[in-house]
Amino acid sequence: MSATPRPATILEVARDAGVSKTSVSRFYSGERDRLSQHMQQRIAEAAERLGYQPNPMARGLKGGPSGLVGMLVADIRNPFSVAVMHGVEQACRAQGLSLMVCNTDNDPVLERQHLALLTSYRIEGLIVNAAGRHSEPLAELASDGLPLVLLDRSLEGIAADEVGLDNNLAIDMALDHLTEQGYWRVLFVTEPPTRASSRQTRVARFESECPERQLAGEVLSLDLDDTTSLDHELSAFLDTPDGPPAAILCGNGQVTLAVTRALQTHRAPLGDTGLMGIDELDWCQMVTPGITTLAQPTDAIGQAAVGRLRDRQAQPIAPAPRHQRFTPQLIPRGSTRRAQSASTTDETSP
Amino acid sequence: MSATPRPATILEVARDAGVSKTSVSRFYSGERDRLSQHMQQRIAEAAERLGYQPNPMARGLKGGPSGLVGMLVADIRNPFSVAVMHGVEQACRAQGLSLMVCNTDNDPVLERQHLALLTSYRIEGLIVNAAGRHSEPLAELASDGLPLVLLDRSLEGIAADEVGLDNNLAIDMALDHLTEQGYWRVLFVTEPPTRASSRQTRVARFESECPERQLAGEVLSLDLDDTTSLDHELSAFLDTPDGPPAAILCGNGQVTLAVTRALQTHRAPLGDTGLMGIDELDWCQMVTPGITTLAQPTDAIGQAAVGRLRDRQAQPIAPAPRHQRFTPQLIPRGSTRRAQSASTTDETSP
DNA sequence: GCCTACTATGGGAACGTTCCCATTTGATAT
DNA sequence: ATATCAAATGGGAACGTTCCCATAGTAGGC
Repeated sequence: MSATPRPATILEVARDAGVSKTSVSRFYSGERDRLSQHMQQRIAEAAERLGYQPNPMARGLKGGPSGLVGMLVADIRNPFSVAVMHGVEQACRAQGLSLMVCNTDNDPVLERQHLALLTSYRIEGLIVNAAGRHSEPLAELASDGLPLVLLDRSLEGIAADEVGLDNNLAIDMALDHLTEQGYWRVLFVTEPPTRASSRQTRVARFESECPERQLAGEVLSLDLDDTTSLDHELSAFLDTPDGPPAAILCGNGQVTLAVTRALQTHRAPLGDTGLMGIDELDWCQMVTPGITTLAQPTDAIGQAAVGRLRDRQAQPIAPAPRHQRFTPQLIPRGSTRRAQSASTTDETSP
Repeated sequence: MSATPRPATILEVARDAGVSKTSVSRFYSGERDRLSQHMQQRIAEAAERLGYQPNPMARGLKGGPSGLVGMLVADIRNPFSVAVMHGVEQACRAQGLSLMVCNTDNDPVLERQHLALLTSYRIEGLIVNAAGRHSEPLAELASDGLPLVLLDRSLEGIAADEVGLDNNLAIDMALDHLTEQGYWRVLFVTEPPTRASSRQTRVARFESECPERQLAGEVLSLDLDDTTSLDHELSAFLDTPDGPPAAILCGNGQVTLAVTRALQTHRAPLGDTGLMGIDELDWCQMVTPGITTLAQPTDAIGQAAVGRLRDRQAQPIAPAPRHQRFTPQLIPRGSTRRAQSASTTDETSP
């Protein structure tokens, strides 16, 4: 009911404290050491009295540091993205930065819009899980000197820091594990790799490594909404009369979900048919006999992204782009255990 | 490498178009109809040429509408929250509003901080999935006239619009279903209800409805991180020698996850022991024999929240708070089917 | 005792908008 | 013709900061 009591301004604080607005401004802009002890106290008291809070609008207008970091997420419903975002948040908090997150829903148009919004709020850095494989506006921002970190993807024509999984290593680990367990035919299922560089890397490594290991590799790339053709393709792969034991490797969590669903309608018992996924998910340990996964260190990835941002902000002249690749953790479960398909639950990682 | 080309200002556009800045301002503030056709075209052309984009900082400074909506999420890792958020996003987009999301991680201190950030950016409305059961700063904002919508929770001492599940109906539907399936002992597992009103409502309804239906109800409230005592309590409930068939009802998705895990280490076959959860999750259909859930219409809830916000913005004088309660959808699966525990997969809802 | 230098402060001009209040023009009513 | 009014436009003062450039004092060096 009360009429909005206009928040106190710097001028009012100054008046109340009997000092100049410049001093108050200094007090709030991290230049406190230039102020006498006495002055600092007066200002602090006045500000307290009036409930003063600096207005970031006015601040941003003049061009001071905004303390804002932007983040663009391609798909907020992907648990991996959320997990990384959580790491980013924590790191920002620790650094005293505020985070503004936008979801692009894998839509370049939305990406462009959100980008405009974020830049108009004078963000000091941007963490991007991009929607496509190149982005004109992003390239522009990067060349304008905005600290930029690419998450889990690289972008054509942009030389920015990159943070993500070591995709080659991940594929190697997966194939090592699968062959150790005695699977010699592997189907790699992925969402369309043209839309994300990390997918492309994984596919490429898979294709080059299978021959090395003398296992029969096959790649299936499709849109996950298209359950019919997933079903169809899986049948084709599994119903091969009698080849060597076969396994399916899923390129990310969403794929693992879709494939697991499909396998269930197929009534193909897990373990007998091998199943392994990149990305650890809540439920992987609960689908009997447990689904083997490669877990990404999501928190670390998020924190590293903010770290890169800080590095760049600290450097007056932009350093060479740095790529930071993380090692996944293998969590073996029943879905890649052939012999004793009897055992029910799993052994979670130590 | 190029020196940041300072974005064009309204003044430059005005000069380029040979008109006054006021006219350009009008062009961008939704007062185009006050401008002649000719003028509109000149401005549009000049703006295009210069790549002009209004600076929201400057705008916000003077006090114009910001087109910004804030959202406070208590736990970004809860899929329910994310799903609702997705609905909110879509609705905002449709309305031409920008959304700024902050995660409070259930921490009132963080909530306070983010609130300060959001208000300092002059948001026009706030959608809150609050961290606690009362909030001084939120109450203040509400009484200052900021359009406020409470998501899935109500807050003591705040008369704001509320949007969420019809919790009473949900409990009734759950109990109806369970009794129909022949379970006559039910354990309701919930996270601490003191921290969220919706949990409290559910518990209260559960406690009042069980006697009505002559079934033996019991409430277990605990912190989900405490797996030991969950295990312990579940044992106590299930190992009762020979009472009537027993079922567990989970208060939300996180609980369903924890309980399902616990039941698996217990090796209690689902269906035999009934299991039912509020909130539909990706994996519920995949844990054999499928977990029965009450799905919340998350998209609709998110969209409704934005709708309420708009209503309030439209009204010059604040209307009476309106509560909007949604009906859950029952998705029956094997975990609440007693007789034929043989069947493997589920029948997903039509 | 004077010049230099440095510290602690303050005054005013930006920053890019919006909004109030003119001013100009042409039309309509008397 | 003159008064009245609306429609179309423009000029300038805010909005709350930061930052550049003074201006006082206070030491130190010769």
